[in-house]
Amino acid sequence: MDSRIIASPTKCSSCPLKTINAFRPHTTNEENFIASFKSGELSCEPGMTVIEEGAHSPHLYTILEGWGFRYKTLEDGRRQILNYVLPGDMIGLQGAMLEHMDHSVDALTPMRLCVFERSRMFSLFEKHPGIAFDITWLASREESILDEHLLSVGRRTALERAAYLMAFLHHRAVRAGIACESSAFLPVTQNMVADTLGLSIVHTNKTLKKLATLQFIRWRDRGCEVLRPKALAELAKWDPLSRQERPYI
Amino acid sequence: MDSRIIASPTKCSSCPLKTINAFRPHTTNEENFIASFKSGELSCEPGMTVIEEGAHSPHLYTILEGWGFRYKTLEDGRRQILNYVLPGDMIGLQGAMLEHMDHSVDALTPMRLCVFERSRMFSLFEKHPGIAFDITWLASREESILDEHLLSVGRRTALERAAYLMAFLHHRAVRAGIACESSAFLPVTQNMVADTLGLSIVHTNKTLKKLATLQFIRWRDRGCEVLRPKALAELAKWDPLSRQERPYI
DNA sequence: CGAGTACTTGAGTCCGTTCAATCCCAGTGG
DNA sequence: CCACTGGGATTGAACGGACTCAAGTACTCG
Repeated sequence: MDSRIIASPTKCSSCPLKTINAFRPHTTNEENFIASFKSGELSCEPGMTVIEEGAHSPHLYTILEGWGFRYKTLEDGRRQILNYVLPGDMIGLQGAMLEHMDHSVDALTPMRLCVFERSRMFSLFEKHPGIAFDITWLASREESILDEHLLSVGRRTALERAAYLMAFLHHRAVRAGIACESSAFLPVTQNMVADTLGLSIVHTNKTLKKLATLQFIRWRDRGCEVLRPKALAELAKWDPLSRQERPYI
Repeated sequence: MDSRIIASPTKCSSCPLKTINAFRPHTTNEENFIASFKSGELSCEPGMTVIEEGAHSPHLYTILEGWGFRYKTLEDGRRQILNYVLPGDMIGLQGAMLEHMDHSVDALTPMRLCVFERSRMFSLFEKHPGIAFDITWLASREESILDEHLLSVGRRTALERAAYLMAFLHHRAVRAGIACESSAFLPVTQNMVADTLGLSIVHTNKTLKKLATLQFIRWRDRGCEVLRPKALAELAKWDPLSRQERPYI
């Protein structure tokens, strides 16, 4: 149940993210640089904390495989899940730019992560403006997602919020190449859904039951099967994110 | 009540932000580049929309003077305020990186903005990695703030939320050089506070009244006077942001 | 002086909470 | 093989925080 550095990491030339067509391919030049920037790989088991709030980790990561989530907690244990992380996402950027992490990241499923050295960030900006631009792109996209979540938690009803979350996660899973357009299995517990939506577990359960009665989702095997993503998005009054190709590092 | 391009903009050498000591000074080299990157100035009256959701503006801006706020709305008019913008903040970055803006920005007080051309962003990354790094720093900081807002709206009680917001805005005003440590005047209406906290106006009013009874704030002249910022932060269980010097563009 | 906006306040309702059981299932150990 | 354990899901009941509705005050501005 511990994380471990993988002895023989994948070569960038056979990076699993290369095969996902939502990602913009790297040029040879870019790939070579990223290969030199990569310092290793990390594997995590479900439930493990990859990054801890307050830490000033020397690393940042790109998800190669698996699901995780970012969250913050108050002193008394109240927890808010901020976003989910999927293959292609970068985590730990805040720790690299600011003084320390303001949130934690836990693994939801077994994960594999690509490790980079925070200390080399500035030289990346100097030597590869294109990749630096991509990192800023990713940061802007994260901000855009947080904006929508905030709108959701602040102004949508419980049912709309739940519908939004399921449609959102479906969309992200499709774009990360781990689900198909018509359905998806999301490895989340109702407890996590509650902590994402800002609701209690009890009311989350009752709300999800309504979505299940509508046949929009089905709950099984400790997770959520999304059956009608479009209907969910419509119910939530949510426009899915852009489908343009996105960069990854 | 209209925006207008200012005919004779301030020279960067006498930028009002230079005198605020929370900001890291530019080198001569940086200042010269920014001066060439700056394409003009814009002035806005209160209530004016500076940037509109969905737009793909050719500009991005740095606030030189005044308050504004970022927000999103649902089709039926429900509004969520995402964050406030103060001198030194950059707005429109999303429009520059992604396809279009996912939120709007309105002026709260008279504002003066420094205008940059979106089309020159990439060359900025190529020619001035240090400034590119600063832009990414600003984006990370915005993300960090949104994380805290999300925690607030999702998991804090109404009273904690209100206390957090007032402490947060006080902190930001101090850091932007427009308020002192012991108190501040915030030019926000209760309607805006409600739309920031995800509460109704009525309940926001009753909650603010409690903070006023505690003598933590006082409401007057269409705004909030923060009297005891530390007590507010403590009530909200909030650790103020870093006090390290921050960059600006 | 009328109109508009912001703020206040009370009353009643409802959405979402807490408390408290219960069920189901997977894993563990005797 | 089965009792025991623990996490997740489910349900009912009662409470309460936050909502809506509805008035009323205070102030600014034309």
